Amino acid sequence: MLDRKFILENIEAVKLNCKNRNVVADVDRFVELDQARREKQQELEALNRESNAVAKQIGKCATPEEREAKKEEGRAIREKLVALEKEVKDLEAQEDLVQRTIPNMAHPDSPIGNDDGSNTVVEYGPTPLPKWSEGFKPLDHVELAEKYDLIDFEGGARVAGAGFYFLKNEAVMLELALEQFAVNKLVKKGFTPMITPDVARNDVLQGTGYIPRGAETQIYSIDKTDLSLIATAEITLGGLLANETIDSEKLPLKLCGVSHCFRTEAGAAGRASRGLYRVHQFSKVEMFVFCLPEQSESFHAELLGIEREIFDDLKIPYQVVDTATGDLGGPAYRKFDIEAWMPGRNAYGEVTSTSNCTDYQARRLNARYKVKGEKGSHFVHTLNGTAVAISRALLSVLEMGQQEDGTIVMPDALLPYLSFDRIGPKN
RNA sequence: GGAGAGGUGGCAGAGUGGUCGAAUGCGCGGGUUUGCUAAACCCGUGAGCUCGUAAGGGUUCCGCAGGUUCAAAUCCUGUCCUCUCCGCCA
Repeated sequence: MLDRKFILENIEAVKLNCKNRNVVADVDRFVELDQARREKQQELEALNRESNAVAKQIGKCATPEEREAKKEEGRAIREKLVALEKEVKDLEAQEDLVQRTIPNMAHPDSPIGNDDGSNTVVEYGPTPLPKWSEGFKPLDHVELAEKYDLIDFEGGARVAGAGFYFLKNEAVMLELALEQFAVNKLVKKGFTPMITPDVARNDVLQGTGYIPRGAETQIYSIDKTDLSLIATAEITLGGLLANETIDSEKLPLKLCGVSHCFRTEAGAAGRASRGLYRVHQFSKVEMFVFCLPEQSESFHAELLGIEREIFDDLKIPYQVVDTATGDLGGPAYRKFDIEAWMPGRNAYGEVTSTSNCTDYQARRLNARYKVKGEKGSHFVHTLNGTAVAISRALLSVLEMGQQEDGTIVMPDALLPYLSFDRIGPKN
């Protein structure tokens, strides 16, 4: 959420931001509701004051008659109080609903545009695009997986439906190697490694900006509980500080979470979805940072730098994209994606995403920090970034590693975690 | 899954219907004393919202949500969490 006062003091800027982000939010309605709510709140507080005063007098009444009279007075106030409380609550709920639809402000440098067509490429990775000889047709990862018995899509579909799969043989080792590679790197960079729950309470989902139920939801919910399968460890890691006030000295908190991720991909039918590219379940190593407001921009650069380093190490060509305002989603102030070159699609495809959510996510989560010796508390800033989304990284490694002799060479960076350096025909 | 116990301020820990935003201790901040340090002593010390230029005021908050009552940390219901014991189990 955006700060209530900020909205009221920057109505025009907030409206323009909604327009740039292609989000429909009724800012005027919010202002009206806030005004009305505050007036009612004042009334309520006045009445409360009265009620408290009467209640206090009763304790000191000398005679039973006096007491009864005061009680009657109290009862009358209470009746009014109940009605007024309901009014205030209703207004609050309405106001909150509108406030939640207002997206975060965008970074002044974020490209302005309605959709991903306005995303701008800001740089390319150092690994060159593959140069195969004339006439060599690279296989895509589905064909490679078939050839070397690495992934069982049919089995996955039989057991759990389309979009699920079994990894087999070297693909299993590759998943584990990618995880270890990423986690080891992050630990060296001061991140605390965590394996998180794969489910979370729905209020944690909402706090991090995910909508657990509804027609458009990306989220699988678990029947008869208020739990959902997580779409990313961002949810569980973000929830870690929900309703907490942390000492500023303990910040920044750099966390790296390993989890499974589940996505319904509702409405994604027909979109590029062959093979591992768009699946209902995958594993992911995610970075998450809680920090002071003045630190968030530099941490955002750090997260992007780590993502680049990982794909540099894996020898995968990529481009870095500065996400346009219309494609940012609700919580991000700024977002960079890495799009890896995928020979099978003959195109770049998103493999990581890192967002600076400033205090937007923290406000919903109610994650605060306190500076020793200072009055009050403030909202932390939160950032998240993909270290490795295994499914897509695996796809990239397989497709990029293929040689003209048909074998698939593993990147050096993974060799410490693998018992083979090449995938080829089985004996 | 069964049986109990409990969730109070940064921490520990009192408080079982009104005088409780909450004793006391520790911690923390400031001060006095002191050659320095320590000790001792004194004063102060939660957060949210809101009114006010400010000083300051009001209101809400004792896990969370409801209920009873003129009045709830305190009584009732539900719920979440923690701990102990038993059972089951990778």
